[in-house]
Amino acid sequence: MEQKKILIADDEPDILEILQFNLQQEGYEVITAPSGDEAIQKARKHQPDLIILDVMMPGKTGIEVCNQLRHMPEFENTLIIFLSAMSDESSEIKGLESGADDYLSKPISTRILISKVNALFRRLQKAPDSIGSGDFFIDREKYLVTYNGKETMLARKEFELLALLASKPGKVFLRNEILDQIWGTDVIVGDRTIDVHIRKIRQKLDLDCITTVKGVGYKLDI
Amino acid sequence: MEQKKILIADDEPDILEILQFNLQQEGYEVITAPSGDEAIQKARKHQPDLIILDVMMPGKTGIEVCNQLRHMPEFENTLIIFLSAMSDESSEIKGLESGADDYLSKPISTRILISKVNALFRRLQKAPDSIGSGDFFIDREKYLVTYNGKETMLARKEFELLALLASKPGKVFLRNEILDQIWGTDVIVGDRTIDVHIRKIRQKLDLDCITTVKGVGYKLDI
DNA sequence: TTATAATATTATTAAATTGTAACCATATTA
DNA sequence: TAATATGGTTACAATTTAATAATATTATAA
Repeated sequence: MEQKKILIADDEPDILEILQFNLQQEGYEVITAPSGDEAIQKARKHQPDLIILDVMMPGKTGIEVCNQLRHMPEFENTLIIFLSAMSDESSEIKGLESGADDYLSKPISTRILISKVNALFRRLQKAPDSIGSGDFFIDREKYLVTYNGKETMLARKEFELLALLASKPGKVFLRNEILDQIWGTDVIVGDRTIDVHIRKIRQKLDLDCITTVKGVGYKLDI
Repeated sequence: MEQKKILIADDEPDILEILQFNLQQEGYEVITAPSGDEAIQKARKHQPDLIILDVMMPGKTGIEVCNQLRHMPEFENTLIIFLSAMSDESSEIKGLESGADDYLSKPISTRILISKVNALFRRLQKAPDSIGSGDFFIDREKYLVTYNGKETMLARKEFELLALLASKPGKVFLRNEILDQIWGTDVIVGDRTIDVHIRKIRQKLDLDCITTVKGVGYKLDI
């Protein structure tokens, strides 16, 4: 991975700006979000390597956002840091136990934040890297897939489905998991809907690397 | 790795004792050292998974110890946390940049320390969810069995059955036990069903390590 | 060694699951 | 507005999986 992407969610524009500036200086690509809901949206769109969440935000709190993200397979392993105005002990513990990697109390020294961010990435680098994705690229901005040197446009649902499978190549995604991620828990769609979308993807991409695991789900083999 | 080993180095016996007690409560194995030099000695002797270093110690400071450890290949990847009485910013940055994974300022809440320790280990052991040893691996996430360097996909029932046997290699699973686990208590299947599945697994994997124990059940020898 | 019980093997059938094409309502774009 | 693309449904075909039945083989005790 060339340049690391960091998503920052905070409702205070000043803090967003200061952190953004400093992290960009350090060589990171920075995306910002002013609320918890937008944070989740942008996370799905940009697939950041690290997410910095303010705990106190209007609407969803950072902890709620963290919990929600951790339940999506694509963000299971993403680094998450909390920022909080409260240096309340139980809140910090709650934050860490919701699956975050660190918890910083305001006022925050940007230099310390940067050191911590660097330390987290340093540690992550040492973890075994997952499978190389060969000649398979997904451009989430353009809804464009490149495979075998061929660029293909997919419809939104098709793209999201493929992107989900590609977020963990090799992992088998259960049909339920796919429904939850792409359609959401409250939408109910027919039994054959996933199949039909899978079929369209295979067709459009001339793709032989989506494997069906009967009775379980689908996976992407790259 | 069953029980994680933690080495704590601090010159204040009280702190050593408190931390040792709390981390042991949490299920960790704890080794203590009253000085930097002893910390290095004990680290080499016990090969801990995490080292907690007080910054201010007579003789070698924690930062010196960390630097020294990080230059030894065997501790290149070991988790290191600093404890410090100073909440001095530049000292914290220096600590993190010397290769530590975290930096906590005293007074330290033991509950927060434990949460941080847990968070670090959680991040570290994001290893693939697989069981087995030697050249036999079962990856539940990928629904894949690797044996003799060959990757094989099994049907669901076959996979579940093999995964069950592999969950305790060497243990003999009674036919009843297998039926309960794979088919559930209320489903009734014929007498030969298990055999047939076992056969398919042996066939597909070219596997000679499922042993039949006549009159009892089956086991997996790895 | 033989009788017997238990398991292995094979073929067959039933059931579950997925693939596919055609179709329609709706949203999007020209 | 017409033309087109999307997202979803349905009915049915195709495939795979799971269970059974019938028969062969093996292990074990008498």
